[in-house]
Amino acid sequence: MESRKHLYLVDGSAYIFRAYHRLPPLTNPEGVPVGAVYGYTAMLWKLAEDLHKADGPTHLAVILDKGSITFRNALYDQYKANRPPPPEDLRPQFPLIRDATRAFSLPCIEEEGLEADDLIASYARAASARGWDVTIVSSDKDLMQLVGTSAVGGGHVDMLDTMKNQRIDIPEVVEKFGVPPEQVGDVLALMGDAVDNVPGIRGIGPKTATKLIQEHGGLEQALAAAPEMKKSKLRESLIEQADMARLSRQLVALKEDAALPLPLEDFELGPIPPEPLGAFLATHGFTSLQRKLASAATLHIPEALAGAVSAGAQHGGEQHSGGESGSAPAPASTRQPLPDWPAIDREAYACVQTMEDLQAWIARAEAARLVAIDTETSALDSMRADLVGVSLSTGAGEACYIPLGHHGLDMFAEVPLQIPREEALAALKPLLESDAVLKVGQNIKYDLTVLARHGIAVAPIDDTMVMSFCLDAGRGEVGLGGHGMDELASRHLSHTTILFKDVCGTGKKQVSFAQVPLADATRYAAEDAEVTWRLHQLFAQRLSDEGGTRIYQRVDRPLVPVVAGMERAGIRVEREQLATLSTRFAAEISRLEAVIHEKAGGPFLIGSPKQLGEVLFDKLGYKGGKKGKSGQYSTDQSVLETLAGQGAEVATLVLEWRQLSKLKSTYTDALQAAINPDTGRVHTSYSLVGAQTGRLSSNDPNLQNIPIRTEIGRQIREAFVAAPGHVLLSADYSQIELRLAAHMADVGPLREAFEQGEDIHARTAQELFGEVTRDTRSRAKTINFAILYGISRWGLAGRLGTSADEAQAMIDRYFERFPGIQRYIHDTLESVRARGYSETLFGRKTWFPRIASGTQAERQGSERAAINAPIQGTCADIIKRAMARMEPALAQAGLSRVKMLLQVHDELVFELPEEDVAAATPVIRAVMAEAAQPAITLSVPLGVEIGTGPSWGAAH
DNA sequence: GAGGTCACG
DNA sequence: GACGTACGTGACCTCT
Repeated sequence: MESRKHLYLVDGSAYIFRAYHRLPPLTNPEGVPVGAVYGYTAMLWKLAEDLHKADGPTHLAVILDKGSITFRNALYDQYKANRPPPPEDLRPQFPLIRDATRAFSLPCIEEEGLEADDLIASYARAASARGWDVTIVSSDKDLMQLVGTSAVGGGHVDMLDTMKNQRIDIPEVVEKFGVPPEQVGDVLALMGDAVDNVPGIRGIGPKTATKLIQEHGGLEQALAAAPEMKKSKLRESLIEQADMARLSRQLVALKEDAALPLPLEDFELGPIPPEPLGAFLATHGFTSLQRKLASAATLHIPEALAGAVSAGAQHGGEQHSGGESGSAPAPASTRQPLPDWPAIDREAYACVQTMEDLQAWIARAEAARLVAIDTETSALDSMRADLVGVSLSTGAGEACYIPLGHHGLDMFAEVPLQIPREEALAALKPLLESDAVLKVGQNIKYDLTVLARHGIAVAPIDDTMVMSFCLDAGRGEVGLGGHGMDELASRHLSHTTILFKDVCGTGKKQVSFAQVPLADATRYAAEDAEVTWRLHQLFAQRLSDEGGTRIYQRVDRPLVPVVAGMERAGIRVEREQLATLSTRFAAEISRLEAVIHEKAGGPFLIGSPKQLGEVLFDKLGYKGGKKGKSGQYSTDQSVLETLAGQGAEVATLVLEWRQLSKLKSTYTDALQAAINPDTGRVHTSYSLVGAQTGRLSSNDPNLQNIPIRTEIGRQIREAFVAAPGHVLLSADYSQIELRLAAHMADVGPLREAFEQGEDIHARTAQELFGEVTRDTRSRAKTINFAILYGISRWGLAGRLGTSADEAQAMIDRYFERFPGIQRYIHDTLESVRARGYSETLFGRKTWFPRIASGTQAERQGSERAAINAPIQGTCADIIKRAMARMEPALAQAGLSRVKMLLQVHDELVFELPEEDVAAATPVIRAVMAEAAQPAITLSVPLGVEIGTGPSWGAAH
């Protein structure tokens, strides 16, 4: 079932040499020569277009030479010694190759001490050993040694000369060298290479070399046979220069076992996102390609993978190291030594108050090609906050603050000197939007939104908070799951940052950042930018070292601007409808209150679990009161339901009261207050690091827990509506977690049921109980969920209302009917205990520091979470991939009016013109159903259910 | 700020 | 013998 993988390895440096000589000397609008770059760009375009065509790439990477000194120089100091320097108008084009690759959002690999050829050889061997086909985009004769089929994995390696549009396979190699690929090295060793200064044997050229190897079968055989040859110049040369031939053999041999800087999976070729490519094409005046991009019929559903992929490729070494073996994984703080940076000096920061200063900082950032940025605002809500200032950092000890909206402490205070906000933003805009400069932020989604409201589309970006999450999810203790800046600075930089409350105070005495004096604001804001810059250096390296690049680059980072866009779009909510519900609920609540107080024999706070418990169990004397460790009676739903079942009417009334109070305070009241006065819509904020498993979370307000399960709660969903002429579309993955469990645990009967489109809980009931009734199906459903959550006999017994023994018998039966499950649980726990973390299908890690806790409850809790995390996390990865691809896919289908508004874990909600529904439905369905591809081919189909209507309630 | 409760997947 | 029993969230209320 596994679809065939086909890796294309582009020999970037070699390509540009050839393109330079074959293409006209174009220059870009700034007069920089770009002819070869143009050729290179056009070639990448062509390759990307061929994604998934027969013989086209599924995976692709560009390999570049780095530096000039390699291990071959240690073998032979004259190696490549007499290479002429590249032509003057080719030199500036080398760095542009990297830019072009980055514009295409393709991985770019280079490694100190290795030539591109060695990396190509190592990747080609690794891929073909795994059964992947490989095409090397090059015509370098050295690489022809690699052509052929891997004896290990059966993958086939060929080459592609894109300039001649010619495939080079075994026949072509034989035609060129007269010998098969495995003997090409011997021929090369005899004939030598003038350009690379491989000596070979003087007087032997290609013809003779080929003849010798053909006759004798190999270099050593030819050298050994020399004494028996008839006396000739050739015989003497072979004998005299045998050592030179042997040295040459070593020089032309390719290193095939180099450490792979990035794992093969990272080369998964997605369709190319239109940015930053568009900006790159514009910068260099590649108008014909710009036109092609605009018409874009050729671009595939994009897998947005923006930006500096090569950032992670500087460091060699293992990718999937298997983690720290043994017991307790080391805390993150002790993992790497701090770079040799000076201590953070807040007094050295610049406060930028003139245009001249600002221009100097912009130039500095452009030269550095990477700038950390932080915006200061007047509030926490990015959709309402006013911009107060921007800080930048371009390196350790290099940071500034640009105040833009400070006004003294009160209306009489003097307004400090500042560059007018719009002028400063106009100057910053090209930098912030330049595809040549990576913008780094801590929770940059916030800054993206604030700046988007000023017409600035910040890109490309990196986010240190998201990077931290990809590295250390589950390791933190508090706050933003341990990914807040203050905590990161302390943990990774051993630095204590100035806290917001130190600058603005707290509670009643808290002031807006706009009121903070510039000197204090500069210290605080510039420090945040510098800390972000330093964290980025550390995390970029760690992502590469610890195998986090794949999930960060391919899933989480592309999601940042997407989620920012969803937040900005918001969703329309009918205030009137909510107000009506609030009034109705209020009346019913006060009626219930009166009755409850009457039955209780006096007034008390129903909303106080403490008072309620005392009323029920002490005053009214109901049995079954259980006190928890706090010494308080439990009065939760299950307790009240039990009492109600025993005829306690007051319990029923309290349950009703609770439901209505909850709906009113949390939804019908709160949502009215959440409507943004400017947009008339509700804008949630999603946290990208909110859930340890990789799920998003939603807050202020939480739009991921809007009622649906009860009829009365459902009415709240009716108030979420589409704009006039539009409808809401809800697209749900059906049973995705069970499907993933069936795939990951390889559970035959479940897989089969999903393939046949059966009712999965009914099928489970059939397997477990031998018959499908309403009752057995419901119990089977409970058990299915119990499995996903990490089962215990007591928990299941509680849910099913059976004894623990009966529950255990059912678990045993489940394992017997679905044997893969037990193995999955066992293997998952083994691996988490050994490595300290679990992993999703897409490589997302979640750490479980308490998996070996001496406290049984703590340990068992970790075990259950560890069983669930790969499933829940893989589900999160899949919908995130779908989200990242959605907008470009819709745009390509001419559906740019379709807006993605909400994500609720396995559901996406869109707003679209009514007339677009028919066209959008199949696009949305396809993007979601195929979101695992091509990285992972699931053994179960992903079902997507789609509904539309005037409201969210109606769309379900 | 903690604990209890309950809305969602 | 007690522990505390399903995974992942966020918001609101009361009480200290």
